[in-house]
Amino acid sequence: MNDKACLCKNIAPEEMLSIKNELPSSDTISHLAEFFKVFGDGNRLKILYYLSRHELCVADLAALVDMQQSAVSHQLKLLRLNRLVKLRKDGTTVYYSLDDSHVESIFDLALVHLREQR
Amino acid sequence: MNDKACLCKNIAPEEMLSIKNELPSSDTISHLAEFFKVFGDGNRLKILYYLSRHELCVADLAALVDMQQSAVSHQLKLLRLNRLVKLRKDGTTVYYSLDDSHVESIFDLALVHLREQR
DNA sequence: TCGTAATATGAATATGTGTTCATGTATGTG
DNA sequence: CACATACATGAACACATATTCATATTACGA
Repeated sequence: MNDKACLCKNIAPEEMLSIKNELPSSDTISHLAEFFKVFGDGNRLKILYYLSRHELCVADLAALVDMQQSAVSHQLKLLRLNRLVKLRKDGTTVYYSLDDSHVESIFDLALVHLREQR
Repeated sequence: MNDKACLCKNIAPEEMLSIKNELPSSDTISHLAEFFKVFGDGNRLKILYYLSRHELCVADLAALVDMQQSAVSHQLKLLRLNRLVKLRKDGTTVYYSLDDSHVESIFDLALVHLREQR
């Protein structure tokens, strides 16, 4: 915006600027968006749900979510990059589990929103 | 999954089934995913931030977020469909504001996650 | 060491998403 | 009524994303 005041005159120019200046950094905003994007897919939500209930190997996850093993691996990688799940290896099998205590709180809040508004 | 037990033998078949049966309905999961998807875009996050600070008209939002009016309108429609913002008309100008008390709590939780994990 | 099992990875493809551009609609004003 | 203003909408395009398929990697056992 080119520093001109509010077009609608329902907000004081100084307030307009102060609001603009308090916008979180573009880095913070990108991180936030990336974080939420991870939750924006049903299959990933199912994976997170199952892992919130029990540590599971890739094959079992694939069976539960009804996806191919490869697809599950791809999604688990994304979840790992976002530090939402962690892994433990035992021989050739890899066990995944949740690596974030906030996941369930975030789910709960979202569910409250959905319940109240629909 | 075709009702066969866990492939990895680290989880009892009955537990496997009970976990599977307690998966939220596919409707709930779709709604959740759609909801989070809305937050998965930086421009929408900025719009939500600004609206959390002040009721604003479309033109001012466009100036603040540095988007074209048309793009802002499209995003506002999406936010409206997800009941995150509401509008108030006054002549030809349309004022938008937040329509959800949970938005800021969800932001806060996500920020906590980011702060702890990076 | 050879083969097998479990998982990971890369390329390709299909589908989804955000923006732009052009235009439509509604409201106010001379 | 003609015109301007503020916003909404539809189609098209560019780009991102999820899945699939084929193959690589890693660890184990005979």
